[in-house]
Amino acid sequence: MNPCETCAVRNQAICSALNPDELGVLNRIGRSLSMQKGQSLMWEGDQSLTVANIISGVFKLTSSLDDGREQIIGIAYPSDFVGRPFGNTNEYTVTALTDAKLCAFARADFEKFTPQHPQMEHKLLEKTLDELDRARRWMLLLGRKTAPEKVASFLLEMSQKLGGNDCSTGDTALAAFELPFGRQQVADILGLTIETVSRQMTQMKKAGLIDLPDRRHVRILQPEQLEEMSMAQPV
Amino acid sequence: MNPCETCAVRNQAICSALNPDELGVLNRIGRSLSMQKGQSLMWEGDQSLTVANIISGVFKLTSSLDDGREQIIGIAYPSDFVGRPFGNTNEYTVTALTDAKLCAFARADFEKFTPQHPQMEHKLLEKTLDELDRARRWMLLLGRKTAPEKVASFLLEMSQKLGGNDCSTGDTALAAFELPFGRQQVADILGLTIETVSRQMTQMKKAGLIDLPDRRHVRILQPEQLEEMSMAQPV
DNA sequence: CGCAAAATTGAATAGTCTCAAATGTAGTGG
DNA sequence: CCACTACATTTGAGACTATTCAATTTTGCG
Repeated sequence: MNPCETCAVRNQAICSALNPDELGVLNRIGRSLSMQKGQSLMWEGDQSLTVANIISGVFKLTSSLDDGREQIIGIAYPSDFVGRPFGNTNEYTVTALTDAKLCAFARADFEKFTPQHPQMEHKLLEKTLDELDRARRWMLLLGRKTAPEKVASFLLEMSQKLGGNDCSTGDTALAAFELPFGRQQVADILGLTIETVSRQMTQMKKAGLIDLPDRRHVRILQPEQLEEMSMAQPV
Repeated sequence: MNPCETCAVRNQAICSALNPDELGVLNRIGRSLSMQKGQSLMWEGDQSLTVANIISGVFKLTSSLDDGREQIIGIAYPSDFVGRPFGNTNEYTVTALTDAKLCAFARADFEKFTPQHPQMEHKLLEKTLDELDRARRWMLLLGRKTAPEKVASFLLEMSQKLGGNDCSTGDTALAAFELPFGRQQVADILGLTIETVSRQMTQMKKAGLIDLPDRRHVRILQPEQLEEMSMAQPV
């Protein structure tokens, strides 16, 4: 049986554009890949040899300067596509933040498959356009927001991406979620130092905007005030 | 005669993937559009109704906060594609920095044309992937570089993009170019204030790294030292 | 329980911003 | 051609935010 049929991201990943027959062909050139927390799939500057769909786990995309300063320039979740098709070099490092599973392809194979399956390429285009919008929105944050605004924006984005509602109180939605990032990584996402992130978060806790049950968990108590603090655009 | 045949970006824009017949069809749904310096083609938050190829001129893509803080999140040159296909809203404002010419399409028409022309969609995908890489590289600059590093990086990028060599001296390549940006716009690209940009540039001039014949012109005198100052990755 | 790593807290510093003023530039009409 | 205006840029001084460096506390794990 084709393992794609039971794939957790069957309906979200770019392969959702394929019919069962096509999926069979794709499956023959792909291979399943398990990664451990902390492992890197590819490195900035390397030749682009592999592309992949994320089946489970969270990845960070990073770029760094010689002296070690690092910026997280993207976060990839299940059903996202990583790697650089149609280009020779990886412009960033891709690292697993949790244990993870991928569906990986040799770039050459992928690029041979793709021209015969324009619907899949279309899916990839849509995903890439979404990513571009997201990256550009983040540029506004990096270039123009203050530290409290950055942290508030980050927590809201995370709550939207990761947050199931915690309705234990029966109250209005209070998003609670587990961060897949340590403080240093949050700092690398926001273009701040770990100390500044820590200070902002404890201040928000003291102000009653959020709760921090432990260092990996966040609960948003005052979403409206957090929204206001984030300077989010009313879309 | 189909005006596409004499189009200045015929071989670089996404329509370069089309044969003359297909181009005729595309030409029928597109219309030529002239814009003046300062005019905006679309606004952040608006419905996405138009997409376009840039024929001539330079555009800025911007996003701003309520209080007026603005970030330039992209720059578009001739042969680039602007607008948001396959999505409902424009995530940013597109404004002409110079007088400009476009080849514009109603998004609906464009999206009807596209499925029958996967080679063109492929071109668009390649362009979008390039843009994404560029945006992410810029995120490293915005999040982690200092003011002098930012300005040096910017000047080098501009010299690469706009600079013909000025070989009047017969010497090694000294790139000279005209900035399509005022100082405030440079600040909006780099996530700095106009004053900081100004100070950095005069300092670089005093240090002999660059020359500033007038406020729109730059000549790079010491490319290696500028490179060093920019903390560019040795690719 | 004890250790190493992660996170927090504190104090001092540096870098960038803010506000204000001065200078330079391009364009206009006399 | 020049004076005048409006605007862009530069320069300066001071304030403030975020960083740096150092020390302490907390956390997770063997």
